[in-house]
Amino acid sequence: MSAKGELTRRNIIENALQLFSVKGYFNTSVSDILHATGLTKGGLYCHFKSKEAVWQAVYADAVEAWRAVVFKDIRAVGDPLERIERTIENVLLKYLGEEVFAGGCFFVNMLVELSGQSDSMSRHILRGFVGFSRLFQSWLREGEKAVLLKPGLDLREISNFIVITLNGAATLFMSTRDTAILHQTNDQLRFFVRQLRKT
Amino acid sequence: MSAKGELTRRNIIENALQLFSVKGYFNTSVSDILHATGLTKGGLYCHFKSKEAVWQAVYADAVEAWRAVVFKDIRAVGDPLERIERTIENVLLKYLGEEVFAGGCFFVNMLVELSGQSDSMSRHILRGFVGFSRLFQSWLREGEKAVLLKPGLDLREISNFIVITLNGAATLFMSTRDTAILHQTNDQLRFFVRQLRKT
DNA sequence: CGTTTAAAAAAGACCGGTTGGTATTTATTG
DNA sequence: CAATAAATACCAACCGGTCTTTTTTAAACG
Repeated sequence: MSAKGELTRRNIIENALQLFSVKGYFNTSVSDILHATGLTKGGLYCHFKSKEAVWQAVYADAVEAWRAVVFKDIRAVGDPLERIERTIENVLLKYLGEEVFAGGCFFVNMLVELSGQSDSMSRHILRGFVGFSRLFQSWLREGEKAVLLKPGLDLREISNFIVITLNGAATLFMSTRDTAILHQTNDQLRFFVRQLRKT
Repeated sequence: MSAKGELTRRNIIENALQLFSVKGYFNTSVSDILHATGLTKGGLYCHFKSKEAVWQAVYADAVEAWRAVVFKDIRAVGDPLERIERTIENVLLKYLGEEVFAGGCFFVNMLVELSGQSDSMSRHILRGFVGFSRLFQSWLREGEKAVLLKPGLDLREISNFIVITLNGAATLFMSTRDTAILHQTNDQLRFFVRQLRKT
């Protein structure tokens, strides 16, 4: 693959990412992508064998972009509960608030649209959410081992609850464009997390 | 409008509701609706002037179905905080858990899909969510006046948080089909609401 | 009760435009 | 000078929607 080839491939992925994010998968046509990239059919299908193949590449790229924002300076945070707080804040105020993707959260949007439509695609996304919840869970377990937490907490339930709330905030923020939603959710979740700490 | 006419109108609305709910608005074609109802083009367009007109009727119908489930025996509950708890439980365990609509929550699905696509349609849905949050708010104010609540609570923020969490649960339940999500969210929210009460 | 009749309902052919995708040809690249 | 990249023309299928024709309905009338 030549340097130029790699360049147009990136061009396709970046434009398709924004389009899928804003318009959704089904309502984004291949023609839309062609128009956005300035390519023609032959040019695009030279790099991807189908529209879904474009989506797969876009998804992988979106994961990278998400990770870079959400886990920025996170590993250095020693206290696991504070690490969780900071991650939540990154999701709400940086990832969603600064509109890393134009149409809100690419993953939530795609999960909603593709659930029940494409098992392979929606399972793909779902794995990401499950992994995110598991990460919180592992951090909570870390806190439990260090005797930072109240005893008898259901760590899986707590992790799921955080992910669920973040998903809900993404949905409502996308449609309202009201950043107050993000700050309110952040406040509530911070309170929720701090309450897990042994007094 | 004859009795038979009213019947097919209902037939169209009920089938389109399921289709929109499962496949989304854009990915449901008029042909899909025709196939589900057993009608032909002429038959359908005799009752609705466009696909969007079908959606409008479907939306109104979905609101009625939602209300009937979520507010069942609710007005009789005297304590406003318990009323909130019961409503949350109805949303999670009855409305979502018993799959009133096949594809999860019709409103969340449509809000995600139509945000940024159709201002009129998404605004329509958003009004519903804002109204739901306002209802919680009015119940909280009722509790505040009866001196049931801790002082200094941000009632708007709390109401929004509940709606956000319900939205998030709807999204994750739809894609996982795991009812544990609903029970976990219900437990967490019940805990959250009880904590608002003056000790 | 059966017949008439106008309106409502439904059928079905048709429309231009678009869909995702392919095959062939031309241009560009290293 | 290969190999890659891109353009172009083309495909059948489908999109939402319109139009005309046929069928069905339900009320009016004798």
